[in-house]
Amino acid sequence: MNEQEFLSSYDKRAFDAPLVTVDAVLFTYHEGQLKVLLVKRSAHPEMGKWALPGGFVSETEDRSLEDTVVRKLREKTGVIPPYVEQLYTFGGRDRDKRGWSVTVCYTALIAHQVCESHIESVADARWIPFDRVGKLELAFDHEEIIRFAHERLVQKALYSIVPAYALPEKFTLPELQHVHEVIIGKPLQKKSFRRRIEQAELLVDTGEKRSETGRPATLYRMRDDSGSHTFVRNLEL
Amino acid sequence: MNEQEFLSSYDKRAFDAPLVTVDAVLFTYHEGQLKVLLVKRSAHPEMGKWALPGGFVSETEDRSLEDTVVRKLREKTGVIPPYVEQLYTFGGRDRDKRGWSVTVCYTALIAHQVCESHIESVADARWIPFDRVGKLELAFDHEEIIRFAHERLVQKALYSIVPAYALPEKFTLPELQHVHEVIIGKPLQKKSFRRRIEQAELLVDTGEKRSETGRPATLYRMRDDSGSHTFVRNLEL
DNA sequence: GGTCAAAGTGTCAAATAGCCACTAATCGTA
DNA sequence: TACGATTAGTGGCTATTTGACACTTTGACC
Repeated sequence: MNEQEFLSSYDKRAFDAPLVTVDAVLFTYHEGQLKVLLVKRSAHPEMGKWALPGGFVSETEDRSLEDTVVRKLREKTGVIPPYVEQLYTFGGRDRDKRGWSVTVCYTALIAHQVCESHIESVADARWIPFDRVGKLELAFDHEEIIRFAHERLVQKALYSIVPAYALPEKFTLPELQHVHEVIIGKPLQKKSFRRRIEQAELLVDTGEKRSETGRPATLYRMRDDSGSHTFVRNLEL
Repeated sequence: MNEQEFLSSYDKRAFDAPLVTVDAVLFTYHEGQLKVLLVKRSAHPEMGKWALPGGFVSETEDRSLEDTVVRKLREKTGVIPPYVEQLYTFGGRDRDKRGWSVTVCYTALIAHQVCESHIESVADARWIPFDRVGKLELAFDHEEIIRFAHERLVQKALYSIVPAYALPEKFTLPELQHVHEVIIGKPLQKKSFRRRIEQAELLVDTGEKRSETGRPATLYRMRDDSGSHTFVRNLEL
């Protein structure tokens, strides 16, 4: 086979390939509410609307999609969120005026305090209470993406303790239970909740207590097998 | 704002955008085995290796990623599989020699018989027993993708009756149980299995029976709310 | 009619989950 | 220092779900 034949046997890309972006639905828990990080778009299309943090893959900076989402999240928050999981990939001809586009979406969780100051310094980024998302006009199909991320998060709150990543390093069980309740949208049974936590064996007692009013609560921390960053691929508890 | 300003405020795509492909892991059940549809690559790169059915998005033919995966599957099987669900999106700099690439992957299930003749007519497509996937040298990261799809399918077999889509329209519960057992790789308790099926209320008794040896078994069919094609987005049972 | 083989059921024990009342620890105040 | 208010955490009962396995049913074939 000569070079000419070799090249013509090559599987070529479509001429006008779709746009590829990566977007993240970053949740946190603050002031008793579930909040989502949104960014005000400074460019067309959809300039001025609120959108998910994200952007184009950088062929030079990124080796993988995870690199891209982490890079984008660090730009806005100053840190790498401890929990990042791929959510779903939305793609189609009509979701972006510029033409066929694909966005690989991630769900991420972070403690509010660890990125509070950095976010304040980024003029266009804001924590928006999840309840208020429906009242904003979001760019593209980002509202649908947020709803989808929330549905998944509800499943996590029911069957896992993943929502703990939305809290600071040390937290109490009543705090964690409240995060779950806010996510699910209804109260949970204290005893059942604690049983689940125990059986999962993912939290460790720090020995410390925190008291506000009433009996002081035990402070727990996530058991860190592995490093401090969790990339999750599947949905089992 | 004049047109010049407008255009420069536009959020432009990266010059050399990643390749975007869609791939499908299509499972079926035949001769007591779980099988995966593979296609022999006829073009470089990876020419001659076995690969997942899939290909580039067509900006003219496809309105969505689902259109793309369905189009590709119909090319190979002659029909639209009754169950198609997005699996995961793999992307990175090094998974394809041609450069940065992204593949949006789907899991699909189909009855063997409905596409048997068409697949035989497509020279390059073959059903490969899942057990033998490890012994083949697959193109790109397709082996990893198949393993990932299988892990998810195991979860489905444990908590849902999705594997029924790998059987013909009418099937018996012992048959379905065997499909589940083959997927999971270990035997299931007959009573527990039947209880789960009943509670799901997704199967209907056709009134017919099928007998081979021993007591004849009741034939069931999936309850078809909606049309005949299932696109699933989330992972709840 | 008896026997074989596989389908399908009855039933009991074990594990799990929901519920709610009770006890425990701390603070403020009389 | 005792007592009430308040929130953390536990005991223990009941209801539901799951696993296990023996038993019954049905039809085929001799």
